[in-house]
Amino acid sequence: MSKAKYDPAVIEPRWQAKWERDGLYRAVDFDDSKPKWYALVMFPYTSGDLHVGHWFAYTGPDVHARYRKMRGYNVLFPFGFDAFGLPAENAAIKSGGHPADYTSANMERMIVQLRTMGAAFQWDRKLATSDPGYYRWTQWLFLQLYKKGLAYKAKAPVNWCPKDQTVLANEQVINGRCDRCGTLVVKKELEQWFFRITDYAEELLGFEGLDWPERVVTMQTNWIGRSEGLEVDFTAITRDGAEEKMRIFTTRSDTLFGVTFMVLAPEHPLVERVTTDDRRVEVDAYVEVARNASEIDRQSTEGDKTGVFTGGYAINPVNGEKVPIWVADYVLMSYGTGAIMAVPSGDERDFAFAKKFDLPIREVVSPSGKPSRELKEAWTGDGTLVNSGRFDGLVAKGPAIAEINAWVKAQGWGQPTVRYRLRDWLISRQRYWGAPIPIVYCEEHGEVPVPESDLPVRLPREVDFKPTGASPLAESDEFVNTTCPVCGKTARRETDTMDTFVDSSWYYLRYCSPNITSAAFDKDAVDYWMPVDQYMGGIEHAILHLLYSRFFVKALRDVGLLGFDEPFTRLRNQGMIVFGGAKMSKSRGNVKAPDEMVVSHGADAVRLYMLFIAPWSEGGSWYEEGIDGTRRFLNGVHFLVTQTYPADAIEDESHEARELVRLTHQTIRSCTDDVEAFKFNTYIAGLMKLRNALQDVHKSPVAKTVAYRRALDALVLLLAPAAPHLAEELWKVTGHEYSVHQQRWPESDRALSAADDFELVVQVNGKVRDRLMLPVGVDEDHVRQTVFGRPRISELLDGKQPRKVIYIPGKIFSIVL
RNA sequence: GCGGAAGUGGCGGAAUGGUAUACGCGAUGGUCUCAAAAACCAUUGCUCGCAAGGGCUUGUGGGUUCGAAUCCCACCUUCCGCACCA
Repeated sequence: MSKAKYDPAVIEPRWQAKWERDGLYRAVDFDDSKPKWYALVMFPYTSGDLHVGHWFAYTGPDVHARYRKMRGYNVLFPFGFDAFGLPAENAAIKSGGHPADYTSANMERMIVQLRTMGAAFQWDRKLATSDPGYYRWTQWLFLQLYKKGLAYKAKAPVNWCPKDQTVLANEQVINGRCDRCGTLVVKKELEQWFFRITDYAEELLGFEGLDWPERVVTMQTNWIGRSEGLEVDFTAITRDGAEEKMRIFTTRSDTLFGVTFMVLAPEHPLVERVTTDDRRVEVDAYVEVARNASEIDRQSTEGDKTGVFTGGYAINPVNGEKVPIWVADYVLMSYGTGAIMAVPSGDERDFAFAKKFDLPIREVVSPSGKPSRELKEAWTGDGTLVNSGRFDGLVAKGPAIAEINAWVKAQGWGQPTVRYRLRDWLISRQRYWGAPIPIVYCEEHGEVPVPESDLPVRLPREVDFKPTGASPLAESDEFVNTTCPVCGKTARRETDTMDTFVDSSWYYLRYCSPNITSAAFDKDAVDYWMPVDQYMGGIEHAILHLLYSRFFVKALRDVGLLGFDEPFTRLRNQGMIVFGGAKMSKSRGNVKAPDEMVVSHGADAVRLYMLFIAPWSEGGSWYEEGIDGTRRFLNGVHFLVTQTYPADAIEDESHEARELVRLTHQTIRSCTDDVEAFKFNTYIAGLMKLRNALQDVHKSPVAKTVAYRRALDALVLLLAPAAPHLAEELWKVTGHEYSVHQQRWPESDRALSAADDFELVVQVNGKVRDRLMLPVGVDEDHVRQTVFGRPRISELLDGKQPRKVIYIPGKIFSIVL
């Protein structure tokens, strides 16, 4: 047996090379002898190299995937790079290089890092979204959506980031600022490409059968923002006396009789037609200010409402009343119909507006059932209808809404409807580093899709890619000038590129058959591997990437390419590692790289430390010193296995030996539960505890027993997912067959992990006063006698009779005086 | 403002109704050494006490219970999400 010192610098590269040669981690397509397990980590952007945050994110999943393999699964655990897009392009511009060179250099560096980490990623399946062999199929998928009517071009008010010089999707605007650079976003009216995600709004609300964090489900549900209500047509009277429909949406149709004014969004087309001459100047000025204000400016007016009277009026169909029409920016053109009925008595915003501009307020829902004398605030709670004609006395909300909706519908004034906050996904970008949108414009035939046989539409390399606001590709004559696929005459290419999130919406499908050149993915491989059994990544993708991917799967299903509804069955989010109280980022300069620690302590020690530093799902703060602890632990395991492993062990039934067997099985159980539950920190703590117990007895006779040898074997097997190199080395040193990673995960035996005796805690008036050892299964009478016979207890009782006695077998004996 | 999560030693954290502080870091003392580092051994929540032993302690204040970090109520703090969505 080797007596060599533990030297990770020697054993780690050696085993990594062997595993690679043997294809140890290769996933076998269509292996029906085992259950399949598709484990997926969110692939990284190529905007820098990996820091400890990445390692923290990936180490847990790596352990989990290795554990699944030991549990007998055929595991797919691929890796790739989200190489296109703003993050990489901006980083490249900053470094002065070409995005293509910059990203490929980063990818190479990251692969080296991940290899030294000993990750079980399957490199034969690696992909990069900027590879023409990949984006060819991104373009192809775009064309499938286009043919199905799910991709379209339209002029619409869009979010524009002045710093990144491109449009952004709604989902990429956070509090009115650009998701990437934090710059205030402005609205522009532009012709852009969209995906019709709103067609799937209802279906995207269904999460049945998905094991996802509640948080993420809530966030997506809120983002989609379903609300049921009633569309009602009021009659607006235009300034030249004509009547025109003014459609509004309300979720509180039971308050229709409380309407005292109407409000239009500043962008609403009707504003122009209802504004009277004497109000013209003021209204135009207000609309102009609102149009130019950024989202954040408009939001900052919250609580202090602004608006102007148009001079026009509308007629409420339910009671024939004529009410004034106002313009105010608290009504958004992007939601509902851009026009509202205002009921100040039942809506806080309308109430504030009415108070400010001295508009009438009429109560229609009374909590007491009788009209109230004075209204100090809007009442949004339950109550009974008043001042509502024939509907007086109905219970507000549910019952009244049902009655009034039916009546309004019967009268032909409107109909019940469902509205969503979700907008269509804006996918075109005026940037260089992305997949070109495969569309050609011909003077005669207009918008023409590029024939599939002509894909990919290649991204030219020699282009001035600095952002200017116009698409950089428009500057390249070679790119722009082409011929019409229909008539062959000269035509121009679309010069916008696709949002990075399009690339990442289908990469998990590509992993199933990453090298296929005849299709985006092999149908059989996708049928075998999909859906992803476990998806792991950061919470920052709760809406964007996850919602888009769900949409993609549903859309491709309807195109006929997929036979399932959801991409990711189980989702787990890791927490964040912060340093100096802030998220690690290059711009803050607080990025910690793991590479030096690998050199000084070995990859296994770093891996263990990543698992041990904080609960995986919570994250925590970075501190460097703890790495010594995991290295000491590995040194200790190496010492015990190489120096004290009893090759010729003896059977022994001593108490000490039985205790060791018990601890071994308890550890197997707790480690199994912890890995299953992504509680990697307590998994490592459990291994340390077992090592400590072995350390305590390694010089005693127990160290010669079968129990001791089995404990060491179990320790090595349980350690294998976390410290793969050392475990492999020790597995070999102890004479076992290669590879430890192909062994079965140990099983815990309940009978063996059960103890012979237990410590009973005796409480008197809730305080611990005594402890005693008792055999398991002892009967209660015996326990009573023993406890009351203890000198400490009788002293405390002092002859008094206990008022109450509670005995929880195996745990506690509680005496109340 | 609304919604959610969290608050435990000097530090990272464990324990989800039954021995609070597992596991690790750090610290203190010791062994080894000319010395230091490493390694190993011991101690380590606070506090009173020579000791035996006692008291206190999971953000704060109340409650339920034989028993509460854990359940309930109110409040404080931090983080996250949403934020005029009609």
